[in-house]
Amino acid sequence: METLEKIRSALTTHGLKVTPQRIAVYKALLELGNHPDTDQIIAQVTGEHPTISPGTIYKTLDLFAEYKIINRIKTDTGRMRFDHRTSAHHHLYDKTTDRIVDFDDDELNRILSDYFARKSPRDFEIEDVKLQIVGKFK
Amino acid sequence: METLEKIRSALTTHGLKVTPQRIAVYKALLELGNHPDTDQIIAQVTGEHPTISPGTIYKTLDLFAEYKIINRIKTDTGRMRFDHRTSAHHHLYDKTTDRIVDFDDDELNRILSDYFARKSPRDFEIEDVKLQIVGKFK
DNA sequence: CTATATGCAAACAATTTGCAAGACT
DNA sequence: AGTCTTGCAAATTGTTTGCATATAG
Repeated sequence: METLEKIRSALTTHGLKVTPQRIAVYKALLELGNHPDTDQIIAQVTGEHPTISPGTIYKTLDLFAEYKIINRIKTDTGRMRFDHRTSAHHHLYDKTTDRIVDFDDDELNRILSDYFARKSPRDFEIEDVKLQIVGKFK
Repeated sequence: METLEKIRSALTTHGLKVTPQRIAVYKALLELGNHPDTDQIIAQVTGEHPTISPGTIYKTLDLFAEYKIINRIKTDTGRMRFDHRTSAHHHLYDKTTDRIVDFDDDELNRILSDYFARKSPRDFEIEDVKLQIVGKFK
């Protein structure tokens, strides 16, 4: 499977072992797609891999996040969400349904980087700028 | 005390009772100023009001947030933070120190509203746009 | 072979809940 | 007086930890 090559090489380049559990967690993230929470990930993974333990899944997600293989997202519900996309992008967030949809637009990114190039906050080194666009899906 | 009039009237206009506990929690938020977490709020409130229970403080903060008297902020640590400012503003966030500083600039807000007026995401009604500017304080 | 990773179950932290007793309006 | 609110302690939720066993490199 070709898409899984990414995780294999990411693990090996960091000197981490390529285990069936780690592959399964990454595969679940790809399959679930849109910003799943831990419960969904656990359900998906244990579906095909019943002996895996929740603790391992947590550890694996932490590991992936630590090596920036995936992103953690925090929402207002206090439940952690994950995203296999690593490139910078923004989020549309509907707090009534807790739905998150990616939003990305080159013009927006250009506008933001222009702005911060001119008016960067003093005494602060910017690493990343993320927009949380809160509202309702129609 | 004049600043506490705001919370008194906010409570009465919503038909909520003005209790010493609610006043104390709001006062603590004003005194602590910069985005305290629950532990700090509890410590501050119990300092002057030793009989108040943590449960009450949690309930009070929830209530204030529900009526938009204060804002909840979620950071990467999973600990909830609060902000007595209700007007829209952005945050500088340093994940190494977990420090949050308000950032607000009219030009930025104008740029953003211009942009979204032209290029609003389809099927989504925007209520609020918040920037999380991640980086390091120098 | 050896270091790393897993599974399990117990521990934890932050927050929430239920309810009797108390306080605002 | 009546309803809303508080305090307390127990329950819950989501996540982390420790350690013996298993497994990838």
